[in-house]
Amino acid sequence: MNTHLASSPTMMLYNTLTRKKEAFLPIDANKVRMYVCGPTVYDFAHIGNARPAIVFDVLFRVLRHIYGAEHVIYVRNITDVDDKINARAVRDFPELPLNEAIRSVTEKTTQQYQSDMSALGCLEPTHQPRATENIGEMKAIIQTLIDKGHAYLAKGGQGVEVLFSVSSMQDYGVLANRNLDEQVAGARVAVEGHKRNPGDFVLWKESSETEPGWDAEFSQNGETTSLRGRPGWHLECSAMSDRYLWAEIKGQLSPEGQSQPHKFDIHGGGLDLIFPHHENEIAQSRCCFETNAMANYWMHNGFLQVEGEKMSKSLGNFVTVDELLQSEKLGGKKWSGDVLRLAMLMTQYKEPIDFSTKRLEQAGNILRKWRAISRAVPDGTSKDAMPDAEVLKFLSDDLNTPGAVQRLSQLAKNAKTVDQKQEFLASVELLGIRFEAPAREVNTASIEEQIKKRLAMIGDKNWAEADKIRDDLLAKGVQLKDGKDANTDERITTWEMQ
RNA sequence: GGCCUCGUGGCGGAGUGGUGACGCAGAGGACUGCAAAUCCUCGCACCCCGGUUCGAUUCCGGGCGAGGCCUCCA
Repeated sequence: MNTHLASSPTMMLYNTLTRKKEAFLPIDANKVRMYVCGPTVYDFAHIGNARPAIVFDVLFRVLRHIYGAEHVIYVRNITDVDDKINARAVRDFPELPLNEAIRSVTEKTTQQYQSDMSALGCLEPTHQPRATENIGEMKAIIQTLIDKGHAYLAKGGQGVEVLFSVSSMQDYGVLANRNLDEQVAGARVAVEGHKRNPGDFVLWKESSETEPGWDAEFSQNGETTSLRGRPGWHLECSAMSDRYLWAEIKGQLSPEGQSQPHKFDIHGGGLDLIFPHHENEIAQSRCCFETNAMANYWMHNGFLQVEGEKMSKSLGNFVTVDELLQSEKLGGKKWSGDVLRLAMLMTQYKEPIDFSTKRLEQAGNILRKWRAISRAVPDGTSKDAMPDAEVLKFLSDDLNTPGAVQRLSQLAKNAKTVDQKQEFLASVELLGIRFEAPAREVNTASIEEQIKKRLAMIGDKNWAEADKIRDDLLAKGVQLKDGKDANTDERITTWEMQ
């Protein structure tokens, strides 16, 4: 089974739904199920977008450690139908037919996202479903909602829409802790005549001939309407979470799991998704499947800020993951994915992070020291070592990654034996950080030869020439270190890649 | 206006009702031909005002300040 459930501390998670830190109890320990809102693939991901991917990757890793890798299902969707995507397709591929243009945009962006996330050390989620491949499920949910009186067809300004009726749900607004009356009083909700309630949101929207769409039919009061159109954003997550976290795995759940209401364990995403996105997902799923909850635990990560403000595309204050890794735009150098990852994990996921180059440098310095440990271990890996109990305890406490980082620094400092070093490495791996050999090709023999030459020059006290060799090697990224043999007092020179 | 977070040294930040972590940066020292790396030493912080207490940074109340959501947004 390879689970460490018995030896692990109780996982505590802050639940937005109850606004309390709670002990995590999965519905079925045999199949722990989590869903995280993924990207809308119309543009490069910026480093703020990377935060949930990293944060929930750590959660995924910790859960896999506790429950066993094969007992955790992680779903992260890809939103590949959206009006922003359409706009981008028209802008970037004006010569292509719209459908092809859209596919070009979404494929390119999806690939970029996958390679960015993998550079940041994120494991692939168990499933990464695309909205466009789940239209059937969405249509079925819509029809069910209409049948149950939670949705209705109405003619809006741009065609017929199927809308969710928020007033049909007695406790709409529990997640965001707001009630309908207050919201309307806020008066910032656009008043649209065809809506029964200003808070009603779109489930399906008719497409014009020039817009992408799928054929659909919905019947209301015995009357069937053909409605070529596209789904509303919130609907995708209800459809895909249901498909991959319930419908398709129901048979694999233990009897206790199957007898549970139609829901899953953890739903995550950015803070800004609480309202309206997650609130509306909850409304759709609960009303469609008639359950008391869509997911038991709702987790939301805080934002990356730049000079005290949220990093966002609309403010223009963003840096893409790709730029960070590939360009020298930040602080005049390229940064590794591990550095960004650690820079993120130095702050607890709910807190805002003020992003800066200084922060990246700090993470880089820590990483350099940690890497030295992996070099001191045969083949540089943790082998089958178990992670440190304290690190696991911090991570189990609502993903206290800064606590874990501090503990790791202590461990790094005190790790003397190979066993201790491997334990350290196993602990670091829980954060998703692994130390791999530099990708750069190095000619070891040539370096050894240079070192030999230099030692000879030092023997002749030819300091200038000796230092030149050292500097030349450094320019190639090879750092020399002089030491002394404890017994013979002879100079020993070692090297490592920077 | 409503709702939700948060406020610890130059920076990142852990944690606690009472010998004030840890890391990064910095200073000094050891080592070294000089570096790098490593090791040792140092800094002595908890937004403000009340309250509870023998004692609060930690508990309670009130301020002030910062950020987020209420509209697409990780």
